[in-house]
Amino acid sequence: MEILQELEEFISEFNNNNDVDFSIDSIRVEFSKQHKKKELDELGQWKKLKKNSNILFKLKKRLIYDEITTAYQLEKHNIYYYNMQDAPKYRKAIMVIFGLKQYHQEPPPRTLVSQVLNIMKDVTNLDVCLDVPYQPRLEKFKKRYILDQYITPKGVKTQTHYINNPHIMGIEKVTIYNKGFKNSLNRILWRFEAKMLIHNIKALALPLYEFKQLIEKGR
DNA sequence: TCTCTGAGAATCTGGGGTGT
DNA sequence: ACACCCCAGATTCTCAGAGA
Repeated sequence: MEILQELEEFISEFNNNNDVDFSIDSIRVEFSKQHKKKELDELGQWKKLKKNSNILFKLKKRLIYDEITTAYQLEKHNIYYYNMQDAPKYRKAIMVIFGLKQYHQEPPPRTLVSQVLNIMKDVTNLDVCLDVPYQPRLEKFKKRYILDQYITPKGVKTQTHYINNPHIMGIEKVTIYNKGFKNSLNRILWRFEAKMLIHNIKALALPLYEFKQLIEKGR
């Protein structure tokens, strides 16, 4: 069975049984480019991002742990991969597919996402999100977790907050932000986003129930 | 036997530096 | 400003070994 379908079915089954509406927003895969580059090239044109492009800057902001060198974008889609500086140099890369769940613009085409994942044959981590029509009570989260407010490089305090260590196996961090404001949607919409690690794609397990419990603490 | 992965070598490339 | 060169950075080639 193909990977994207498998992930979606796993989540939708949980949704049906627990009366929620979790979605996948981003997918990341660490892979060896060496024997996959050729297949990836068949999907379309990968454009190298200029050293000072702001997309590259945004990508770098998202990933602190490994130093990123060059990044490539597939046509006009929110599908990128970038080379890591690990030894052996430039062999390993990270594929990032994002913006799969959004309202202000079209997500990357599903068939294309599916094709990319079939080449990857693996998923390293996922951003699973839930959008809610109310403003979460951040002060309630502050009682249980360490909540970090995101401050832009220019020093502007934003409405985005991180729970960096939510003490849930498989969840690295949770981001809470005002989606309605960020995408000028003209309605109250806040997003919870959990970065979930996948240890073994063949024995898929996601801490969705634990994530749901966390979200309910902020009502 | 076939497919996939890893390491080293060979080759290519883009952007910074230099000269006009 | 522009053309040219250089070379570290990046990619591709090739072969060998592991696993199914």
